Parts: sequence; structure tokens; C-alpha cells
Amino acid sequence: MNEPLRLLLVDDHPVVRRGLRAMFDERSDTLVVAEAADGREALEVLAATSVHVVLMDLRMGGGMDGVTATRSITSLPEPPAVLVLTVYETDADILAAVEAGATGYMLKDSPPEQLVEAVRSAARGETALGPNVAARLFDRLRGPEESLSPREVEILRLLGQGLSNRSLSRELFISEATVKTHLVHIFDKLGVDNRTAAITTAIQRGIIRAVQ
Amino acid sequence: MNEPLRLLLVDDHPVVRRGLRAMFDERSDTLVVAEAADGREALEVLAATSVHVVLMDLRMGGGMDGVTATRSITSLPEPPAVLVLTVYETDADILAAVEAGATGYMLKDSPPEQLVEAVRSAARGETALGPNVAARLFDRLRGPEESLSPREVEILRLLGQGLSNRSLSRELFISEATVKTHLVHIFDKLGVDNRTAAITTAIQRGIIRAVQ
DNA sequence: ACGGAAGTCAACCGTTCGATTGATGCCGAG
DNA sequence: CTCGGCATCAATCGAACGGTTGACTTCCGT
Repeated sequence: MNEPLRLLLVDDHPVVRRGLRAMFDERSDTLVVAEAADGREALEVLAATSVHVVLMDLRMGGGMDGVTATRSITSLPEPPAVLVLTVYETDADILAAVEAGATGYMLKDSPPEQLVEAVRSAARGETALGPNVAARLFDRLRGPEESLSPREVEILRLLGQGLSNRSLSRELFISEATVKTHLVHIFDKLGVDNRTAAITTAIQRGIIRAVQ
Repeated sequence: MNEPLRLLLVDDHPVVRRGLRAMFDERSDTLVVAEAADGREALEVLAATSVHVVLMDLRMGGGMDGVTATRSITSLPEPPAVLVLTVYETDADILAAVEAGATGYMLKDSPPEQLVEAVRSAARGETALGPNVAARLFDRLRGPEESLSPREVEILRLLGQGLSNRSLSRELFISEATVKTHLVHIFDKLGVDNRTAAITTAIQRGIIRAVQ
């Protein structure tokens, strides 16, 4: 028997942390060494403690979000593996997490055994992806998926609040003509042909959030 | 000391059930008698077991959702108290839950002590609402909040997929004129003046879902 | 039986949107 | 340096949208 895997739980929901802790506490091969409610706390813990695997929630209310935290963690000198654990299965979340250096991406409704197995895989440095997650990544790799420029995302965000082209132009201090140009590009990249469709597919892909 | 409160946990996430169980197992005044992954399972349990308080998640993947389950439960002969426990804080969810007979409405990111206290209140038949939840209910009561007709919701749902008036009319086998009339009513009721704004406020109020 | 809410349709009109074409300046990679 | 991507703006034109008014039917509740 080796020494147990040292885990850090990062989630803003006390209940979820409690559930994970219970799941891992009852095994002899894992040891939860700390919990954190957001990314900042997680980094503090890592500065002081040795950890093999971080279980990371994305989208944490208030504090540093999971993707940023993951990026920071994986750029540490001797980074632990980061296993992302979330309820959301949108393209943007998955891609952002993987691109930020996450070792795995599991959904919170996974059965406990899968979670435990994913943690072990992550500790070995292997990639662990939930069933649907892998498929989405493949899709993404097949279609290069034109990425939106920062400005375009900004337009999209305001568009998502129901602004007209004129309001949009005033909000951003640009002409209405420019707004239209951006919109044409956005429509192209999203593969839609009107603003309402743009909003919903943007929400689906996680480019913007429904309620901010 | 009385006999402990008998609890039923209903949530489709094993991790959450585990966390709740851990929280309540360590107290002598509560006893988790069963868990269920959706509404149907919950009803089966209640048919066979005596329960004081049901902790109910809304929005459960696949099975019977929480609101329907709550409605069924509260119409039982001697219903247990239903304490809704969810991550969503939208008007529609809250209202639907309360209207379905929920005794309380708590958010999953609440600290454990509040949850425990809410369970105890629920058992006494008292209403337990999370901090922001109460405020929303008051808002709702102040403004009567014109409710949308079924047809209007249907229009809104399709609108949320980016359809134009023409597509909308073809989809519903009505004339474009009728679609416009419905839209005008929807705009009125939602207090907006264009379709994009209608979509986002509808999503915010939980009338439609972002990703279906 | 009557009133009201809901759903349907029509015609009109001004505004906005979407598409197209073309142009400018900036910046960073090769 | 040059090319491409990004952001900016302009002008045009047909299509779509938003507001308004008015009208007809059905259905429900009092």
C-alpha cells in the first residue's frame, strides 16, 4: 500500500464539499487535506500544503472562478493535477478548462465510483473525461470553430441585454455602422443569421451568460 | 430529547446527497431515512416510510422534476414538509415551488447551520426562506406581475431559438400578423420593447430555459 | 346571458435590421 | 516589409420588425 493521494476540494457550496469529503474520507487511498470556497483560497492552501489532485468547481459565486484558478495552479512550479468537477457541460466551459490545463473534466452527477476513478487517473497524470465530454471535445477539434474577437464578445454581451444597434453604438462610443459590421462577423462565426439566434447560440456555447 | 426528525433527501447528484447525509447524520436530532434521485423515487419512498421533512431539489435531470414532485407530495393525506433546496434563484422557480406547496426555499450555497435550522423550521410547519428569496417574493407580491398565457409562453420559447416572425408563424400554423400581436402582448407583459430583450428577461425570470 | 380573456387575422407605417461593398488605420507574425 | 486580422466608418437597399387600430371567434365564469 502506498501513501494516500492528497486531495484539495474547491467548491463554493458547503454541501458539495461535504459530500466529496465524505466520499473520499471513507477510502484509505485518498486523503482530503483541505477545502476551499474559491480559487484564491485554493491557491493559499497550495502555497502551504502538498497536494496531489485538486477537485475544482467552475463558476464559483463571488471569488476567483475555476478557470482562472486552474490556470494559476497549472503554472505553479510543481503543479498538482486539476480535475474539474462541474454541473455545466457547455462547450466553452469544457474547452476553457482543458485549455487552462485541467487534467480531467467530470460532471457532478457522475456516480461516486467514476469520480474516485477519475481522481486516481488524474493523479497518474492521465486525462479523465466524462462520457459526453470527450465527444464534445472531438466535435470541437473537427470544426476549427471560429473564435470571436474580444470586441465581438463585448458586442454579444450587450446584445444579450436586448440593446438595439443604436443603443449598442452609444454604449460603446462607436458608430452604428461599426456595430453592424461586428454583428455581420458575429453572425458568420456563429453560423446564424439574426441577433436573436446569435444570443441563444452564444448562451449555449457559453460565450455569454444568461443572467449576469 | 424527542425522537429525531426523519428526513428524505431528493437530489439527482450523488455528491449532494452524500453531503446532506453527512451533515445530518452527525446530529442526533435528525435522521436521514432515505435518498431519492428524482421525484418518482421520492414518492415511492413516501408510500412506504414515514418522513417529517423532504429536502427537494428542483430541476433534476431526466426524472420527475422537483415542482411536480412537490405538488404530488403536498397533496398526500398526511404530507411531510417539503423544503426546496436548489442552486437557482429565479423568480419562476421560487414562485412555482411555493405555489406547489413547498414549506421553504433554500439555496445550496447556504451554510450548513442555516440548512439545519431551515429543516427544523420546516418540521414545525414554519416557512423558511433564504435571505434573497424572501425579498423576491415580496417584489412579486407588490407587482402583480402579469402572467403570460400558454400560447405566449410557446411563442417565447420559439423566440428563444432565434426564429423570425415568419418562421414562427409557419411553425405554429398561424399568420404572421398573429405572431406580431402575441409579441406585442409579450413585450407589454415583460416590460420590454424588442424581442432580444424579451428573451433575456424571460430567461432571467425562468419563463424559458437558456439551453433546452 | 353577458362580459372578459384568449387567440386569431388584417392593414398601415415608420423604424430597425441585415447584407453588401468599399475604405481607412493599426498591429503583430512571418 | 508585407500580409492578414482587427476595429473603425460610410452608403445603400430590401426585408424584417414594432406599434397601432380594429375586428372576429371561442371559451370560461358569474
